[in-house]
Amino acid sequence: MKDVAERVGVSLMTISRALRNPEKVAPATRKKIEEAIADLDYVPDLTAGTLSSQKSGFIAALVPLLNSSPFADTVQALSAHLREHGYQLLLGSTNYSLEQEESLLVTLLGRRPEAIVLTGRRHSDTSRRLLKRAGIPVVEIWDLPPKPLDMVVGYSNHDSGVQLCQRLIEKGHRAIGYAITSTGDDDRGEQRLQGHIAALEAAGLPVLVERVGEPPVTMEIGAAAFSSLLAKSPELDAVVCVSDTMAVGALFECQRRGIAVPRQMAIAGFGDFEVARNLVPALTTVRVSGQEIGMHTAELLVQRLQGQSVQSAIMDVGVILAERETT
Amino acid sequence: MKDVAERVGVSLMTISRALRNPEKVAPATRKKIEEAIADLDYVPDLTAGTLSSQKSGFIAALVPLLNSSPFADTVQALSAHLREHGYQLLLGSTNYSLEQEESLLVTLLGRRPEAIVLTGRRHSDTSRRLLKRAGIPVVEIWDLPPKPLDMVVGYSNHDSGVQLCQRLIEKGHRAIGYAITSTGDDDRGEQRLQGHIAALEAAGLPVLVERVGEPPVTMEIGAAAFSSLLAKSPELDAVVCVSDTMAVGALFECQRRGIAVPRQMAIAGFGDFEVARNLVPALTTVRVSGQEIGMHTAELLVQRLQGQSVQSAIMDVGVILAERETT
DNA sequence: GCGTAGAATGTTTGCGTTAACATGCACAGG
DNA sequence: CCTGTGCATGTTAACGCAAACATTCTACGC
Repeated sequence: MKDVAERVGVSLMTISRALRNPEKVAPATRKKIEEAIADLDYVPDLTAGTLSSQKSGFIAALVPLLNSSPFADTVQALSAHLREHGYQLLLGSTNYSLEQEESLLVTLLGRRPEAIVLTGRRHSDTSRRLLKRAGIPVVEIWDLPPKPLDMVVGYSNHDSGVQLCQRLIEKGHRAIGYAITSTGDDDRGEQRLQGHIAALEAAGLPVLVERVGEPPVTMEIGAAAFSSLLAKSPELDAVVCVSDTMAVGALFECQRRGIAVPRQMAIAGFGDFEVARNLVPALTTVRVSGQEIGMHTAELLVQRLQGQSVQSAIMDVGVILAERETT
Repeated sequence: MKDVAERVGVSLMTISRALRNPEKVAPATRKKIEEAIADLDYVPDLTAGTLSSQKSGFIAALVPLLNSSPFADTVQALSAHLREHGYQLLLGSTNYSLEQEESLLVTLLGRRPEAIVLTGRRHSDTSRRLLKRAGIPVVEIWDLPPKPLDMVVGYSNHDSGVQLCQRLIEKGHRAIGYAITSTGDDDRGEQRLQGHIAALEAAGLPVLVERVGEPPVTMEIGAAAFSSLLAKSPELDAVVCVSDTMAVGALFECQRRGIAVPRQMAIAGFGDFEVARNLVPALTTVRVSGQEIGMHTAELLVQRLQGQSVQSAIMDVGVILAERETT
């Protein structure tokens, strides 16, 4: 910055102003500064700016995994929208572990983000304390926490489980299995299962649950869980999977075994991943838009950071039951 | 930090040391400091540390998209491995645009990363200049640039195109189509196509290329491109897609049309995404491990940043032809 | 021609930490 | 008992920039 200032023949402060409040600098000066910056390939040091202005321009986000489509969609949308407003996303993946969430949180808070985005409702006590102490806006996404930390952009996992199961019951299914992995610290899938069970019990139907493997889910786990379910309950006429990934695995297993879908077996998933609507037969699933969650989260944060008090700090993006050919 | 120091009754420097070089602080003092830190929920300001030590602990990475499985796998692996060594990943997505790459690069360089990871071989002149001026290690991934900026972890897209096509020719296919989107600034797919064409021409076979849509690829684009190819060349007996996503779309289109795969039509993709090996019939594809690329990149960077001169700065991770049931 | 408002630019200081150097203190060896 | 050595801790300055306040310049009215 000093090089630029000397070259143009002005003080450091004028350079700083030309970058941050261009309208406060005379057009002629501004032009010379811009040329000098381009000539010298000067890249302002945002770290120093952060320290001085006490604004980092960072927003931190913690997701279970980066390479799983629903969260990746959210991250992509969040990143793009925040960038438009001059914020940069600082990412961390927790591998579905509260312990890792906490440790990442410390690292991320060290960068002094201006807001934090967390996935899910469960957080360690230390995490909660650190967040409170940081005194920055927090958004919990992909769920509707009963006792939110601050803002929320999500949907009810429990209700989506109820909704899907009820629809299958309406369609006449009586032996509806549920395929899920063991659930660790992330209880979003567990809640869908609880909703599912509640619907079954309300209808007086048997609860058939199969737990195979652990997160992250794979198609192979889906195929294996389906096979187990069928072995234990030959009367099975429908299977709901905790995620589309597992449902796709189950569907492929049916195809390998020559089980006709949906004639002999109905299959439903969760998430409405790209493959769901393309599959033959197309997969019935519960649609949640990860992109939408990311977009709304960005909007809420930008509003809050610009000092506007946010009207509704709890945003339920809802889910849509996408009934397709597998049921 | 001052609060902690006062509470323990030592100077700021001792706190700083306890955090960065614990072995330089007497065990008794260290213990008191740790307690005070925990009590006060003190989170060191890494921004200030960066400014003072001139080490940010950041490594920046630019990928075309965050929510596309091959890059997401790389990012996940990169992030995890770097974290183990105390580095944090700073991400940007370029949407396959060199212009966006350049603009992101400026933002990211402003955070003074200690190294930069770029996807592909093409970069604007300004980008190249900025990188040179930044004077930090650079890794280009997912390709083998003819004139690398610095280090490389990738594979030859051209050769993978040749390899796959040759295998199809060996198996007796004579009307082999290629489905691809329009390619913008990212020419990795284009190179696979060039390899494919080279193999066809060497064998004296016709070149059947269909371009539909633009990145990012979708299954729908795959289905549409396949349909066009078939309409233009009814004799088509095999189709290679620029990505597994399109290949899956093409396979589903065959299933909808009642075209038997592989009996009437062979299909091959690129990437070996999770769905490829699970599909019925399982998809023939070219396996590239995004995870491996991320891991090796992290290793190279850590070595370089720790001052070890890196032996081979060009790492070809190669590809594996995964022949499965669709061919 | 003078005063004055407002625009343009400059000066000083501090953001929270660490590098580099300085000091103090205990203890071993003569 | 003194000196030297090494460990533990302290002091000072600097990192690159922006906030706050200060100064200078310009243009315009009377």
